[in-house]
Amino acid sequence: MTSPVRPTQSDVARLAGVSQATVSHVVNDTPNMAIPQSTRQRILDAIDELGYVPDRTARSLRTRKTYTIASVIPDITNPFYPAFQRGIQGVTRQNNYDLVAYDTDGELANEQRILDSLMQGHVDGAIVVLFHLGYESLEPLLRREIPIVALVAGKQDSGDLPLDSLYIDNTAAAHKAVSYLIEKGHTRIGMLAGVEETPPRRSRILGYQQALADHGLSLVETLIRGSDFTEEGGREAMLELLKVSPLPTAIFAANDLMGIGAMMAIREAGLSAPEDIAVVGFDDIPAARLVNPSLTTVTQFQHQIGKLAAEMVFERILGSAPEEGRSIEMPFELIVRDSA
Amino acid sequence: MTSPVRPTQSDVARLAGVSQATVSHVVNDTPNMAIPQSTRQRILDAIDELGYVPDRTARSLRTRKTYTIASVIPDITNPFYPAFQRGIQGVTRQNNYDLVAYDTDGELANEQRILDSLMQGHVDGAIVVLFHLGYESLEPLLRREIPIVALVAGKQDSGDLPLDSLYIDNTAAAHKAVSYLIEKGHTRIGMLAGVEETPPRRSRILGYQQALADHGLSLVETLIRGSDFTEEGGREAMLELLKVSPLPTAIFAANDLMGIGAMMAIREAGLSAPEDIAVVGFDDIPAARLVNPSLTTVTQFQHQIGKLAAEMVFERILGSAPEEGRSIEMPFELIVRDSA
DNA sequence: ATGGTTTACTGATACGTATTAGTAATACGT
DNA sequence: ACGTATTACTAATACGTATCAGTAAACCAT
Repeated sequence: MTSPVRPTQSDVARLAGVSQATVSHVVNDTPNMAIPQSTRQRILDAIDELGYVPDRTARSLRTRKTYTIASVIPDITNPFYPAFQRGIQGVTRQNNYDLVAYDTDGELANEQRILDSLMQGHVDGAIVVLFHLGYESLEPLLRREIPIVALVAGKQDSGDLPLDSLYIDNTAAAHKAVSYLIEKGHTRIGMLAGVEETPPRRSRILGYQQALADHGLSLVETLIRGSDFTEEGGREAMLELLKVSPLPTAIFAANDLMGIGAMMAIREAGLSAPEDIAVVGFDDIPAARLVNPSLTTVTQFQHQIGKLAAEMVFERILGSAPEEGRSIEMPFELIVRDSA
Repeated sequence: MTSPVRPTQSDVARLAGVSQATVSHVVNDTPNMAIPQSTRQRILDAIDELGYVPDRTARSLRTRKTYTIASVIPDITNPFYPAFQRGIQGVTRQNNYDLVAYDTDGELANEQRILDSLMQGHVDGAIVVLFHLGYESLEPLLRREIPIVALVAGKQDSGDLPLDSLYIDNTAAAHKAVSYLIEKGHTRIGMLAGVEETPPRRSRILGYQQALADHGLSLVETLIRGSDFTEEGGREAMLELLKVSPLPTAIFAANDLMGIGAMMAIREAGLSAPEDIAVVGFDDIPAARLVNPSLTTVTQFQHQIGKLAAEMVFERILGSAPEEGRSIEMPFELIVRDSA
């Protein structure tokens, strides 16, 4: 039976008849510290008897390490992020670290508040996905030697900051998706673009436009529709697009939810995908393979991104990373399913 | 320009010409502590100039509060959990707490390791979903006054432990789903049950059986199929079931992924839902409304569960909870969509 | 002028640990 | 038998903060 109060190393020391320092040495297996088996055992027995467990907080204060990293993402219920976060988790667990998770909801105030909180030094590193704040906002953290890896929309120059970033070439990915449609013979291709002014949105529109241009197709502005990044948004935008004449024969949606919404609208209109209108999405969320027809889309390997991001944080924590910031391009891949 | 090392209250004190204690009083707005505006301002200016930010770890050591709670779930990529975790997040943020997130992968070893980690006292409370460990494993944490809320499969008596639990009546929920099918005229109703021996699985099978019995239908054992809790598992189990003659006219799946898999199999067999075979799922994952036909299912209001769980943790942290453990039943609701 | 109250602070300490610098006792080589 | 090396520890300290118990000075009422 352990007592109701947390026993400390001093309690253990008293019971084992040694000093607190010796207990600490046994607990941490201090190298070059000779502790005979008999003493060690006495201490371990005392630890058992009292139910002693080291105090993380005190240890952190002393060692200046928290064994915790942070992940800052917009919203875990956005289907893009669970796999991303899981990729991070895997690495943190391997390193015996904890992960503290923050959702920003894509709101500036939250991003600000969370970064401020990280300044309190209770994490040893962070992986961030910010919509509003830029690199300069991370400077105070980096100056305090807290390594950060950011997931961003395109290649970045972090200047002299030791900030690492990962990105996928959204323009190229969108280009590939649209080119695929063109190669399948489509010439009237609409786009559902999302409405918020985020960097990925711009890049994806650009890729769409370039793909059309590269194949000698003219850009029809009226075939681009903005809406919420939701399936309802996609549905409504698609319903709009269905009033255009002649109809587009294919749609490139800026994310999968919108693509799925587009397919709903197509069905509602008595048409079907891919026969009447082909649909390509973006992100490869779990639902993409579950819908019928299953959604052709571009995957960004979210799990991999999370994994690599975490590994890069640990490289810096362990000091095995180069001084200057790195910006690494991540692969994407067109996943052809049934919708296009 | 802040210096490369973290300034402390002592640094601020030196610059402002006061003692460290006074800085602490200003930082914390200690009640009943008279600090004239002029001094206060001098200190605040010094804080600004040095870029002082309180050290969470040191503060925690002194106050014995970490301002962090933990969520322990099987897997964030399981579509049941993002909304659950989000419900928790909302409350933790309101209380200015952090959330540290753990995934167990439903593995005993991980559950054990994580609970051990929580013993290190770096969280003030926890919300847990455990598959393997029982109440007794939480006793050490509770004895150390760390409040815990568990999400469980049925009403629990926590004995004299101050452990709170939330559950939904899985049996009743399954009963309701199956009764709905019966009321729609179905008499041959199959079940896709999942294969792991988890408590919810048993309850759902029981509800299925009771519903049949209550309506005077005989139980046909061969219409129950076990499989993975995945859409592929559901698909394969359904393909098996499609060999039975006469065919069932409806299927109750123990979770949505299996239900969606069942619909795939039905389509592959050249049949369609709900015309030939109706399908009801369980959980109301985000994909349920996205598939076609959209999936009729039982929702457990994951977001609400998370929210309430977190609120109960904070009630105990703030001391406004009754001494003894509570076990609260959460509502469920049949959501009728197109698949049945 | 006196005693009491309020104002504006500060010194000292403790939270639980890791670590440095040491010391006393034993073992070892010659 | 002597000096040295090794073994087996320990005392003291610091990490950065919150808080308790003061105290000196200013202010006030009579």
